[in-house]
Amino acid sequence: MQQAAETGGKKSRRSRPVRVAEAIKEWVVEQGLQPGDRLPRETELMERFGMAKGTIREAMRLLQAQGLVETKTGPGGGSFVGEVSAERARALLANFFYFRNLTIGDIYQVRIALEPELAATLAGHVSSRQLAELREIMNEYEEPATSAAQEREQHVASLKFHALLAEMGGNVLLRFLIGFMAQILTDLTVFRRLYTTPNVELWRSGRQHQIDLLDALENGDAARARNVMRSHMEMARDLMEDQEAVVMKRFIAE
Amino acid sequence: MQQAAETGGKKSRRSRPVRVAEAIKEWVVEQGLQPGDRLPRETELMERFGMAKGTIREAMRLLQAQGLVETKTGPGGGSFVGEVSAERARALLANFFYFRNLTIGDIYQVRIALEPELAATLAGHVSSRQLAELREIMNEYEEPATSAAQEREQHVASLKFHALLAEMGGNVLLRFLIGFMAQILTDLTVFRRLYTTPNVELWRSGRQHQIDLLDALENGDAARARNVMRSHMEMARDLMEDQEAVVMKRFIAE
DNA sequence: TAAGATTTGTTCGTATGTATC
DNA sequence: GGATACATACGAACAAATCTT
Repeated sequence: MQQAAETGGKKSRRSRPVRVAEAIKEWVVEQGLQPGDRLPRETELMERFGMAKGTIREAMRLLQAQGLVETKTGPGGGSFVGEVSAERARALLANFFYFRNLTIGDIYQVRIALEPELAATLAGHVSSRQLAELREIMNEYEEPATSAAQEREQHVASLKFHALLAEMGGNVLLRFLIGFMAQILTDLTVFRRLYTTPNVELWRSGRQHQIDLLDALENGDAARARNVMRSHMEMARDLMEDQEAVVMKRFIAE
Repeated sequence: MQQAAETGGKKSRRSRPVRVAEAIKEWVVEQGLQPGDRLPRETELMERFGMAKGTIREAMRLLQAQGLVETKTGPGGGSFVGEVSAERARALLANFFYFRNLTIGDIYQVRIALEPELAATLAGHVSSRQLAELREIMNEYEEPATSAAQEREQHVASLKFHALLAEMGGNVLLRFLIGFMAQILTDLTVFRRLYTTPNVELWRSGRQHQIDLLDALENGDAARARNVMRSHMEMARDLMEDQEAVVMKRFIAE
């Protein structure tokens, strides 16, 4: 690792921990380190950068928060290159929207554009094992809801269906984005009209959509999978609008 | 702020800085603090949590890396609630894909699904001022490229066009996602066939697409804007495939 | 301009906790 | 259990930045 290049007399505006964190990032890339690979010890980093322990530790916290390193105590311990988990990436991205009042309409506009696309690419590429898993989730809303609260529960279960479907896709970006939206809708959505009676008609057509979808996926009918999913998404959006759902403001815990 | 509740003898698996960071996050949400609002001083946090300065500072670095707080020295200084910038959110999300070899095909599948949707919603809602800005960017590729390197430059300029277009949209999620993809394609894409001669035909039709797009946006023709954008995206994807473009592996600097 | 006040930034020494052998 | 090798945490002191007077 190169010495912390504090070239010339130029005063860096950034603090030392930030500079150290950036240097370590670059070093990881240059060396082509992989998840699990060991980073130098604290004492070693102190020597190489010529900085005190506290400074180095703050740098490691900066990297830890980004999911780039993990740390273990004890012999053989130390800091290791970490692979950013989907969960952490979702939480970090959710923070971005915290002060930007994301609306249900915003999310559904994107869902309507993306999920039919996913369904189409999945057609003919879903194993019977996976179809069984999807059908199992559907059992959670086999009967129409009898209360608005139960309707919400079913909606969350339905989101699990979509998250699982996303996991089956081959496109890592598409998979992440659909999972992200499902997470937001699951964790951060509140229904403002919890007093309304469940809409049995929407339940019926929603369930039929998913049955049709699985059928199209099984038979490799991409066009039909796409169309069914689009209808399903539009219906879900209508349900949310009917319930005057809104996105709640809170940070997602680490 | 509540005392750091280390209830009973249960050993928390998470380190103290992490727990402090989580407590501060919760506190910000509970108090409904806004960007710019002041957080307690280091000394105050030390007292409230009963922890040493270094521990508190590590907690602040955890929050800083997420873009949740900013810190200033001097009188009137301290830590402040920060709004996560789009730039930081893009960088944090890009880290997620670092070890997951995102392909150009993945990105374009999502672009093709999203950008026509953006174009449609924008039709009739773009001011003449904004149209002028877009046309100005188009001047950067008024003439066909004469080298593969120049062709790449024009492609980057074209991405600026799309990023600017995204900024004009009202959907914060859609805007972010399109901006994110433009950033990846700008910063992380390398063309493997820099020796090939520029494809004048693709340049011509690409330019014509953008002209048609602006016309449709100006005239509020949503359907046409959508169709033109889709054709344009498909053409861009073909160009990238023609050049055997790949996503480079590197962390985006803070 | 200069001095003083306030707050974060950084260091050093020491002690403790934790996992491995 | 004891030795070893790590990170974790504390406390006191000093440095640097920046605002006010």
